[in-house]
Amino acid sequence: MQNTFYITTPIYYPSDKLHIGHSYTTIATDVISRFKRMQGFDVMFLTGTDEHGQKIEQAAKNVGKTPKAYVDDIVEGILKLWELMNISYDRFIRTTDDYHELAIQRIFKKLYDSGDIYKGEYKGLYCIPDETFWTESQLRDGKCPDCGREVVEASEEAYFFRLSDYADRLLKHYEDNPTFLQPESRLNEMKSFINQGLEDLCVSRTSFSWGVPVDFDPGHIVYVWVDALSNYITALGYENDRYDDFDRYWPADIHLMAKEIIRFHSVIWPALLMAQGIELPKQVFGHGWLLMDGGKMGKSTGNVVDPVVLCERYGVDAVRYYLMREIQFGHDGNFTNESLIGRINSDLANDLGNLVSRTLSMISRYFDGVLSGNQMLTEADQDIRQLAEQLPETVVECIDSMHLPQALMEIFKLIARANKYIDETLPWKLAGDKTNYDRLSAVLYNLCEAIRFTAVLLEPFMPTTSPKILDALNTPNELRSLESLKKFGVLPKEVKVEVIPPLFPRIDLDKELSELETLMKKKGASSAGDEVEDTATEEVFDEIDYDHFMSSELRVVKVISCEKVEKADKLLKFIVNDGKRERTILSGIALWYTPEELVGRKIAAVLNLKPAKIRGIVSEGMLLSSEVKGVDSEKASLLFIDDSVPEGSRIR
RNA sequence: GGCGGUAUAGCUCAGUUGGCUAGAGCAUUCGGUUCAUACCCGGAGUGUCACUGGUUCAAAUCCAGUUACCGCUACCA
Repeated sequence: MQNTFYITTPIYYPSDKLHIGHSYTTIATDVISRFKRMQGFDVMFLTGTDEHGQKIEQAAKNVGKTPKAYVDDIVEGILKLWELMNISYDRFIRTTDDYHELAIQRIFKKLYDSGDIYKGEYKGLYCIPDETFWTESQLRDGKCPDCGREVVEASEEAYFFRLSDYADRLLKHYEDNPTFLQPESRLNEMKSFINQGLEDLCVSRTSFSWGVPVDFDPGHIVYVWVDALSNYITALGYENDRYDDFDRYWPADIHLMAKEIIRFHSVIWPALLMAQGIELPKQVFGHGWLLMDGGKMGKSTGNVVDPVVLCERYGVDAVRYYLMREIQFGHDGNFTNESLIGRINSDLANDLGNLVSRTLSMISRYFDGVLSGNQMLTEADQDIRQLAEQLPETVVECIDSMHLPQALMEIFKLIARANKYIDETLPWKLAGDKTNYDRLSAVLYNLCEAIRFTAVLLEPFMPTTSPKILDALNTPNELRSLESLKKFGVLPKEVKVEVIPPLFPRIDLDKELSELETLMKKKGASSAGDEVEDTATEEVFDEIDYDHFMSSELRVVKVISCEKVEKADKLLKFIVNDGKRERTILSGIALWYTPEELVGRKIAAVLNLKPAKIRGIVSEGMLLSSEVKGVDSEKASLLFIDDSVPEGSRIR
C-alpha cells in the first residue's frame, strides 16, 4: 500500500485579508506536500477557514452584510491568494460547510453522551454591552479589556469539556512521544501550563448565534475549540458522509502552524481526540514569526506586508524562495525589503538565473540550439556528477527533518558548482577550435544535467520556475521526477534548448527600495482607513448619575514609601498618606516606574475600593493611571497631582 | 518570581556524541574571465565562539555562576 502523508495548516480566521505570515505557513506546508508527492507519498494537504464566532458576526454587522455573505467574500480572496501563490492544497474546508457543521453536532453530542462534555454554570465577569464574559485576569483595571466599561458578575448555563481529566494522559503522551511537539523547547511551556492545573474548558456560548447550534439545547452555540479544531478530522469524513478517507489519512503526520497557537493544538486538541478514542496526530510543529523591523507582524501595528503586492513585483517563486530560504524554520525571522531583494539578486538572478541563461545561450550559439557530436567525458566531470547524484538524498533528509532553508542551501551548492564548472572547462575557448566540439558538447550536456537536477529538486519550492527551466531543456516528463535523479546523464544526449528570457531579472536595490517606500506609504494610509471602518466599535458609555459618581472616594494621596513586591514583576507596594492616616496600596506599574522616583509624589487614588489581598498583602485602594497604548504594548501612566495640593483633598 | 530558550566574523546563521590553525552565504577588498542578467571563478582578511570559574590530554561544544535579550506563566483592585 502506498504510504500516506497528511499535513495541515491551521484554518484561518477570515475577519480580514490574510498577510504574509499566513502565506508563510501555507507555503511551507505546500513545499513539504509537493516534496512528499514527489517522493511518492499519497498526500493529503488540508487548509481552510474558521468562519464562526462573534468577531465575524460583528464585523459583518458593521459593514451591513450577513455573516455568511461576509465570509464568502473574504474566502474568495483567500482562494485567489492561494491560487496566486501556487498552493497545491488537496482539500479546503470551511467551518460553514454543511458536512462540517453536521459532524460538529454529532461530535458534540457524542462527547456529551460520554460525559466528557457536561452542562454547568459559567460564572464570570460579564460586560453587558459586549455580551462577553471575562476572567479576572483578563480584566484591565477591573474593566472590560475590549471596551473599558464596567463588568458585572453574572452566570449562564454553558457546556464544559472535562479538560482537567486529561492532564496526566497528556503529560504521558509527551513523555512517550518526544517528537510530538516541535520545536522541543515549547514542550516545557506546555508541561508547566498543564502542571499549573488545567481547568475544564467552556465549549459553548449563548452570547452570539453565528456558529454551529448545539442541536439538543437551543440557544447554545458550539464554541471555537470543538468547532475549529475538529476540522482536521471532519475534512476526512469523520462523522459525515461528504468524505470517506479518515481511515486512510488519520492520524495526521504534521499539523503545521505559527507558534502562538501550539497550545491549542498540543493540549486541547489531543484531549478532544482522547475523549473520542481517536489516535493523536504524530506531530504538532510551531514555526516562528515573521518580524518586521523586530516587531511582530500584524495589522494592528500597520506593518502588514501584502503578499499580492510582493508577488506582482517579484513573482511568486521569488517570494516563496525568500521565505523558505531566509527564515530559519522554527525560529523567528526578520522580513526586510533589503534582504528580499538581496536574495533575489544574489541567489536567484546571479546564481540560478544566470547559470541557466549562460548555458542556454552557449548551446544556442555553438550548436544552434541542439547538442550534437560524440560527447567526450573526462575526469574533470566527476566532481559535479557526484555532487549531483548525492544531492537528492541530502535534500530528502533536510525536508524530512523540517530543515527547509538547509534543503535550499544544498541545492544551491550544485548551482554554484555548475558555475564553477563553466570556469574550469572554459567552453568559449573550446568553441574556438572545431576539433574540441566533442568535448564542448559534453561540457554543455553536463551543465544541462546539473540544471535538470536542480530544477527538479526546486519544484516544491518554485513550482512556476522549475517547469520553465525544464521546458527550456525540453525535458521529457519522466525525467522530471525525483526517481529520475538516481543517475546523472540520463537526459537524451541531443539536448534541444529554447532560449528564454531571464528567469529573475536583477533588481536595482536603491531604486526599488525607494519605490517600495512610497508604495507602502500609500498602502499604509489606505489600509489604516479600512481598519477604522472594519473594527471600530463606536464608544458607547453607560450613563451614571451624579450620586453614583460621588460614591467613589477619589482623593489625593502622598507616597510615603514605595518598594517592589517580591516575586512579582509588575507590582509595587505603596505606603501613602491619605490626609488622615497611612494606608497600603498595591499597583501593577513596576514595569514603568521605579520606586525611588515615586516617593513624595502626589497621586490620584480611589480610597473606598473594597480591600483585596494580592500576593499576601492587603491593598486598600487603587492608584489611578491612564492607559497609554503603544505600537505593540501598553503602558500605564500615573495621574500625578500638583505638589501644592494637600493630601486628602477630594477629587471631583 | 517560576520554567524554558538564545548569545559564534559588519549582517543572517551552521557547528552533530567535547578532538587538528572555528565554518557558510551576503557585504568588503584584490586578482582572473567574458559564455552570461556588470554576471561568474579564485584569493584575502577580520572573531577574547556574551562574561567568570571548573572538569578534561583536549571545550564554542560538558558543569556551576553572572549579564543581556526573547518566549510561556504568576502578580496589575
